[in-house]
Amino acid sequence: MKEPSKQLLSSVIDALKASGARMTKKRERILGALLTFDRPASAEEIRERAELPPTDLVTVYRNLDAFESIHALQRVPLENGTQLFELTAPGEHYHHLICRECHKAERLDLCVGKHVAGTARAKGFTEIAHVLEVYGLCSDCAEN
Amino acid sequence: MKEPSKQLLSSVIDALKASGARMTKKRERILGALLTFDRPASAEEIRERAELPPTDLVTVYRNLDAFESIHALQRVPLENGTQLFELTAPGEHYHHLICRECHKAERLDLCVGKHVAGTARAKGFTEIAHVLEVYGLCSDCAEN
DNA sequence: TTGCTTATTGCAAGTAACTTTCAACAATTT
DNA sequence: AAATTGTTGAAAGTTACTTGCAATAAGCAA
Repeated sequence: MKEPSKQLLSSVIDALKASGARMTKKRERILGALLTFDRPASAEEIRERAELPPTDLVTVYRNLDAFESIHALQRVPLENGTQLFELTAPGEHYHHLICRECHKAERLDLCVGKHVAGTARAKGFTEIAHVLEVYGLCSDCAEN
Repeated sequence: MKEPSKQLLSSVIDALKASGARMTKKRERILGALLTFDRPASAEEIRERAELPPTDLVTVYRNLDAFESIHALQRVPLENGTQLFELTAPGEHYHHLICRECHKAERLDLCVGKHVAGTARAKGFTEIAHVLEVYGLCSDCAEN
């Protein structure tokens, strides 16, 4: 668990307010929970860490939508079709090495964005995004 | 629509038989349908193209599972969590440029597999796989 | 060809992960 | 304090599969 970045937090709060959103207790806790993760987390994991007061999952999802609408959230697709979520600085994105057993994940220091976007634009595509995730079995999970 | 590759077809049929599977009318039609696509397709699209006789979707899914078990099928994740399916030569895999509106897709001529697998192995991971897909709005869909 | 074994199929029900509806609530604005 | 409008929770709905089970049929043997 990394120490939460004060700077990211306040920039997200500013962007949220600028978008007409209101700062509620739940939203603050969910945002705070997301900041404590150093890896993408599931909606359920985020809710658990944001506990106190108890929060419905639907509220977590709606807040994730809100963070996404200000481009401060990245969705990370798993092989099984579900998603993990990660707070990002506006406009940033990351790629990960993810254990398909325990979902432990770490960031990879690589990005094909530039190359890929150029190719896609050349073919007439707009609003280009890309997903690059690496899956495997981590050494801990391989043991059992 | 590309012309079906006779070679891919017979190698898949051989591998299926070797795995103890039986060749049924439905399986042949589904396999034939997959071969006519030059892009990843949804289970529903595959069923439509395999029509005659009418086939339940569950049969399509189970056949896709069978093709995957002999490593002749690639699952392509969409941004919305659903999947497209594409027949591949055993052991091969591709990356795509996919329209998020009409799901039209084409193969990209690039792969980060080598680099990515090396990094993952160095971190103790095994059974490594990766997903790299590019999403955007194709020019046709951007017009409307 | 006939029988036998076991894979395959269809229908129905189940599941997982969200999404939508709507009424009650609460964060800002005035 | 009151009005406005974004936010929340509980329940129901949706989508894309997955599972259970009985009926069917492929492939092999006699």
